[in-house]
Amino acid sequence: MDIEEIKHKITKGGLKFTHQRMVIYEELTGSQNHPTAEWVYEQVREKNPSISLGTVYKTLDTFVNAGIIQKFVDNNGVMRFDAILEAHSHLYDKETNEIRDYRNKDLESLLKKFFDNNEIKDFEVEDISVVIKGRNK
Amino acid sequence: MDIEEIKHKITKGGLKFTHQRMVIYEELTGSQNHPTAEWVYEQVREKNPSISLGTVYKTLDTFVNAGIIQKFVDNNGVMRFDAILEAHSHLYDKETNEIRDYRNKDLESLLKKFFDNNEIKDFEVEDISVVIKGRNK
DNA sequence: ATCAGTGCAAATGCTTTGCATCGGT
DNA sequence: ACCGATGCAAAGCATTTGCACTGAT
Repeated sequence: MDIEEIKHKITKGGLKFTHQRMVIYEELTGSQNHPTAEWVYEQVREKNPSISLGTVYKTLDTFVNAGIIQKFVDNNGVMRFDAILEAHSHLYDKETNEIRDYRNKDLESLLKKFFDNNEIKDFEVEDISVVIKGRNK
Repeated sequence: MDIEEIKHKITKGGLKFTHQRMVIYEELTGSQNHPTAEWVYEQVREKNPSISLGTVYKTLDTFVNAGIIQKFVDNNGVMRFDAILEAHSHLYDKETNEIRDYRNKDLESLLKKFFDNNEIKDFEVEDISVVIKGRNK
C-alpha cells in the first residue's frame, strides 16, 4: 500500500493526516500478527524514535472509532489490533498465546444463515465471530 | 446445591475445603451473571466480611486450574467467571457491557459437525465458542 | 490562526505477588 | 505438626488521562 492510499484511508474519515498516523497504519497493514499496542510502539519507534506510547494508544483508539481498524481482547486481557475489517475467526494457542486468523467462507455463510434464521429475542446482532481455543501442532 | 455437594466438588480435585472456598463457589453457582472478581468479592463479604480481595482472586484461579469453573475475558479486558462448564456462546451488549448466555443445540451441533469435517492444518481444536456482539433491544 | 494531535508523566484499574499468620488435614 | 490457604499491602502491567506544546489545515 502506498502513501497516497494510506493518506486516503485516514483522511476520508475526517482525520488529520500526520506522520505518526501514517507509520502506525503502515505497521498494522504490514504485519500478519495481531499486534499489541506495545508491539506497534516498538516497530514504529524505529521509523520515528520520538513517538510516544500514549500517542500509539490514542491513535489506535482513533482508528477503531473511525472504523479503519478493529480491536479485540486476547485471553490475557490485552488489546489486539487488526487492519482486516471483514469478519473472521481466530485460533488461540493456549500454550504460546499466539493468535492466528481462521477464514473459511463455508463457516461464515453457515453462521450468517443460522443467525438470519434464528433471531435472538431482545438482541440485535451486529457482529459474529468464532473463538477457537486449542494448540498448534 | 447443599454444603456436602459443594464440599465434594471442591475436595475431589485435592483442594482443602475452607469457608472462603465454600462461599465463593456458592456465589458462583447462585448467580446467573458472569461475575467479575470484584463482584464476587462484594457478595462474599456479606457472608464473610474478613475475606480479602486477594483471596478471591487466588481462589477463583485455583478453581479454574482445578477445572471446577471457567474463566474468560470480556471486551474491556476484565476477567469473568462462570460455573457452567459446557461450551456455550455469549451475547455482548456493546453499550451496557452486559453478557448473556446464548445456548442453542442446533448451533452447537452445527459447529461441531463443521469442525469435525474441516480439520484445521497444524491446529488441534479443544474448545469452540461464538462471540456475538450487538445490543439489547 | 485555529484546533486537533502529540509527548510526557502521572494516575487508574485490574490482577498478581510476597510474606507473615492461620487453620484443615 | 505440617503445609497449603488466607489477609494484607505493595508491586506490576496495560491502559487512560491531563495538560502544555506542536503542527496540519
